[in-house]
Formats: sequence, structure tokens, C-alpha cells
Amino acid sequence: MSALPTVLDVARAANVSRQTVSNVLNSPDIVRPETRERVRAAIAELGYRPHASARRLRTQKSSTIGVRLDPMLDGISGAILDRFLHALTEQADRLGLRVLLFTATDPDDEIRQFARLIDGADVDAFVLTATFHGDPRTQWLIDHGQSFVTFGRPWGIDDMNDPQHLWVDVDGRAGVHDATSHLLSQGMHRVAYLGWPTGSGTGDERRGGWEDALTASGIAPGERAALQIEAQDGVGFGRDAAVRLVERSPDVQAIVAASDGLALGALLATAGRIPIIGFDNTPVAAAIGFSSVEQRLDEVAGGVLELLTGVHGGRVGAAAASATDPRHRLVKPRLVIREQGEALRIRH
Amino acid sequence: MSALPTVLDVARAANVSRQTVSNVLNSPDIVRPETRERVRAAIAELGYRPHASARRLRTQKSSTIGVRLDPMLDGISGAILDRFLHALTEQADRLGLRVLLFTATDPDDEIRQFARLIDGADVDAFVLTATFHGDPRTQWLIDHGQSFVTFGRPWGIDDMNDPQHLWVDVDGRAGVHDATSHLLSQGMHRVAYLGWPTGSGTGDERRGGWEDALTASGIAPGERAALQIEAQDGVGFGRDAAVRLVERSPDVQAIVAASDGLALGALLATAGRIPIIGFDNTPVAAAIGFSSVEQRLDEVAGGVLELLTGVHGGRVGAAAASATDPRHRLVKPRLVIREQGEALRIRH
DNA sequence: TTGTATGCGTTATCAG
DNA sequence: CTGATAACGCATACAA
Repeated sequence: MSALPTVLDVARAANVSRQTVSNVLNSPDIVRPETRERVRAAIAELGYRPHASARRLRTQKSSTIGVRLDPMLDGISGAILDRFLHALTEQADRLGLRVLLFTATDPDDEIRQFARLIDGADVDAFVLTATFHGDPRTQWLIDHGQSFVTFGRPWGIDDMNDPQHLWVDVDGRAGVHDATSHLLSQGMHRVAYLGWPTGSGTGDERRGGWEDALTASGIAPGERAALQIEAQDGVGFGRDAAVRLVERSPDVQAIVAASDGLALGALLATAGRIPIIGFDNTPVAAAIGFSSVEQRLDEVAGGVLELLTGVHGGRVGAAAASATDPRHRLVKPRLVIREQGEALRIRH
Repeated sequence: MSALPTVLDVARAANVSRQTVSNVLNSPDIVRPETRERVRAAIAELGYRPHASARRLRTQKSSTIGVRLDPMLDGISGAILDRFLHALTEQADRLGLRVLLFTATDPDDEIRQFARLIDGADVDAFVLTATFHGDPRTQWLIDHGQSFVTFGRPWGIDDMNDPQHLWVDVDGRAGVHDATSHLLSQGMHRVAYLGWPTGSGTGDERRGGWEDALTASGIAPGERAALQIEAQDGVGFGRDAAVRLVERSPDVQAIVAASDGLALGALLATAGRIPIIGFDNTPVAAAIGFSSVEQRLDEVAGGVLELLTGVHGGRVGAAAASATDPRHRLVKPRLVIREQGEALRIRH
């Protein structure tokens, strides 16, 4: 049951010294192949595993990444964090890293948690989500020399070039651009955009993608105005806004929305009669059956870990590469097309 | 940056010996108050934190709970794990416990992960979710003397009384009973049930709650048959089934569903004209606006931790109490009533 | 009540 | 290439 084997047990079983065992584990190449194999056999036979805490105590590394579990951001698309976490955990495991969860009530509290986890040597890097303009957390981490990567651009300051701030983000502009182009290419010229109020970095980028596509397609900016409407995130808000939109411009042929929540609202408002494309490809989009822009969270997770374990990543994992390695990464989303309306065919 | 203070630094600063400091931390009551305060002041001043790995090495406890992050079970209600995780992490933190994530592709792989995490002393207890009939994981854990608690009953064998198996579950029967009673008390006598096919423990329990309520209300079992319909989980399946139900029994006055996914389907099928109550109170229910049975995941998380740290919990946390402590816990869900139909009012 | 000695399992250093 | 010795930071049995 208990009484896990230690290096010493392995050493005895293989007839070598304790240190040789350690070497086999950490620098296999400096051990004679014959001995190495003998030790490996003993390890396998005894089912030995290095004791994580002991190793951490010795190496002063926890090989653990701290991730804050947000209090469920926006109702319907809260599941995206879930999927990100899953991808992150899975890939971290392959790199010998663990993922430790923590919670916090607000950014200041989160900073307190940082300090706690660092001081306890529980964690040696952080992954931050839901970054926002003027986020105090990143500055604190930089000031305290901690390694971290954010999922989300450091909106505002210095965006692309801050050498201290490693980040991965999804290219929402490209995603919405693709969605819009797809609809345009199907012959629908009056593609509307249902987005969040101006001012959020993410939201403005996404709207930009729609604008770009329309412009490229030769739609006059003046015409664009009639095809755009803003709403807070949420099914109800989306429905109301879509109703107003259609009243104002009855000839709308399709709608691209900034989120699946808004998309669902638009779908309800239009009874599924025109194509709607959402964002995030949440389970709801899959369940109801409408197209959506998928974030490719596995790619994001991979990018986060790559940055974290890379040259600029700091204390985590094996560093080796040139100093010209990228410090950020923009992941291109993927458009998931679905036949729409099946689930929405309503009886009366 | 680094160079964290150790007990020794604190001891020097407070002019005491090294383990007086340790005592202040672990058994404050055996230290003279005056000294204790002096030590505490030094701790505060230096910003000292016990080194987690060192302590774990010494105590042979990791104070860490392993949780498997499922690959997102059933589309729409996958978010419930998310909320459970959040509650668990938050409450574990208050008990000085950490939550470590891992993933697995199937039960056998999960068992391999168990072994890995145990052997590495990364974790000293597990919380399992999504238990099923004949689950090999629980048997393995029992055989290997590991402590664990499941969120979900060990369906099948020995349910309530297996002394080896600690579990917490939500009383789905009571939840559906409440939902049904609520509708009955509003004067609707023909309350239908849209549930999963017979055979799943969870599903059968929930259906039982509906049957109980109808029976108590004096509805004949024969009449019940016409009011019940089965469907796999999913919005589309729920919609189709609800359509058939209404065709078969046009006088249905309300529907209770086994999940929010099914409920949403029913809502679409009936265009929101009759009250529908779902299960799980997912963000979708909140966003669209229909009633649902809430699982109270904070209660579940609390129960899990209580069992884990209690007498029967094994290696985790402080054990102290009588041997008659409960080995399982059934959490009563809460009915969340919402005004329905606002979001579903469709334009044509 | 406080101090002293010892070991948890690992890895790093340095001698053979 | 291998083997002894020390140290990571903490906690506990024991003696003062």
C-alpha cells in the first residue's frame, strides 16, 4: 500500500549506489548503458517513481503551473475556460508539468494568491485568463520577476511588443472576417454584425473583422452603419437587438455575432430563417445547431506552454533556443459550419 | 526576488530557536503567548511562508486532491463540472488543501494516472465524478487503500451502505419531486416528464421523483403512462420527444425534464407556451429564462471535503470524531423559478 | 515551555 | 563512470 520504494530501494535492487539511480533518471547519458538498463529494470520492477515533493525541495522547482478558476464569466460561453483548462492540463502533463487550481474574488485578491503560491513554492508559473485593459496582475508579476503567460492580449499598453509580457490570443478579427466572407461568398451581401458595445479590445477586434470583409467586398461604409448593432452579451440582449436590427433593415440576409449567446438571441428573434454565425463554438451552438467560430483552445494551450517553457518563459522547464523566439502568439480560429434551423423549427 | 525566508531566519529575527517557530505554526497553544506573538511579528515582518514541498516531504502528506477533468460530458450541462470545481477549489483552499488537475482518456487510463500521482506523492486523495454502474475506478482505489470520495452514488452495488465507499450526491428524486409539486400546486394536473431512457441510476431516480409527486397528487398510474416520454440527452432529442408527447397528449399542461438540454428542446417544441422545468440550472437556463433544479454544487463540494477530511477519509487532513460519522451525503437540490418565455417570444 | 538532534527522498559536489 | 557526503526546509521525539 504505502511504503513507496525510494531511490535507495532501487539502488539495492540494481546493485548500484543511490546516486547512480539518480543519474539514470536525470542524466542517463553519463551512465554506462549496461548499468543504465539494469537500473531501469529495477525501477520498472519496483514501480518506483521519484517523490515529487522531495525533488521539488531539492531542485527548488515545483514544475507546477497555477491557473485561476474564474467565477464563470459570461453565462453561456463560460465553458470555454473549461475546454482551455482541459487542453492545458493534458498538454502540460506531457511536458511533466502539473496544473494547480486556485480561486480569487478580484484582481487584488488574485495578487494575494500569487504571493501565497509563490512563497509556498507551490507553483513556478502562472497562466492568466481574462486579461483586461490596465490589468494590475501582470504588472505585479513582472515587478516580482515571476514567469507567466496570459491567454489574452495585454489590451492597451504596448500590445504587441512588450518584451516582458508573454501572451497567446485568438485572432478574433480573422475569425469574424472568415465568417463574414463565408456568408458573402454564398451570395448574401447584406451581412449584419451583432456585437458588443465599442470599448472592449476583444469586441472591437471582432467587429473589425466584419468591417474588413465588407469593405473588401465593396460595401460602402455608409451602408455598413445600417447593418451593425450593439448589445451587451446575453441571449435576451441579443434577441432584442436582433429584433431592432431587422425592423430597421428588413433586408438583412445573415448575421454574424460576437458570441454564441448573442447568436442564440438572434436565432430566436429571427426564428432561424436567416443564417447566423456565432463565436466560441460552445456546446449550445452544437446542440442547437448553428455555425460558430471555434477558438482552437488546444492550439492556445500549446502556445501558452511553449512560451512558458521557452527562452523567455523563466523558471519553467528546459530553456534552449535563440533569443529571437516569439514572445506572443496569435492563434487563427476555425469556422465551424452547421446546417441550421433543424432544432429551431417551431410548432404553433 | 528569490531567497525566501526560512524558519531559521524567523527564529533569528525573533530570538528563539528554530522549532519554537515550528511550534508556533503547528501547535500554537504550547508556546508562551508572549513568545508566540514575538514570533508571529517576525513572521509577518519577513513575509515568511512555510515551504510547501519541505513540509510535505516531512509530513508525507501532499495536502493535495486530484480531480480528473472530464472531456466535457454532455454538451450543454458540461458547465456543472466547472462550477463544482470552482466550489471545491475555493473550499479546499480554506482547509489548506490544493486541487490538482489531471486528464484521462478512459477509466483504465484514469487508473494509470491514479498510480502515477500516488507514486509521485503528488496527491493524497481523489475526487471522482461521473461514477457509473460497475465503475472499475472505485474498486481499484479501494484495493490500493487510497482515500477518495465520489460525486455520485456507486450505482448498483450496495449503494447506501458500502463502508469503503464515501460519496456525495444530489437527491435528484427530491429535486424533480419539488419541481413537479410546484407545478401541481399551481393547478396544473397534467404535468409530463421528459426523461432519459430507463437504466441509468441518475435518470431513474429523477423519474421516480415525478412519479411520487403524481401519485401523491392522486393521479392514476395508468394516466401517468401517457404523460411520460423518454429521450437521449440533447436539445434535438428533447425537441423531437416533446413534439411526440404533445401530439399524443395535447392536454399536457407542463413538462419537467431530466436536464436543461431536454428542457430547452421542449421549450422550442412548445414555443414556450407551457411551463417547463429543467435540471442543473445551467447558464443556458438562466440566459433563456426557464426554471430549473439547481444542484447546489457548493454544498456538494463541502460534503466531499467533509467526508475526505473526516474519520473515514484516510490520509487527508485532521481526523477526529466518532466512528458513527456518516459515510455519504445526499444534498437536497433547490428549485429555481423563473418567469418563462420572455426570451422565447418569437417574431414571424 | 524551549532547545538539540535526526530524517523525510532527492540531487549536487567531489572524490575515487 | 561510480560511490560517499552534504544540503534543501521542515517537524518531531526527546531531553533540558
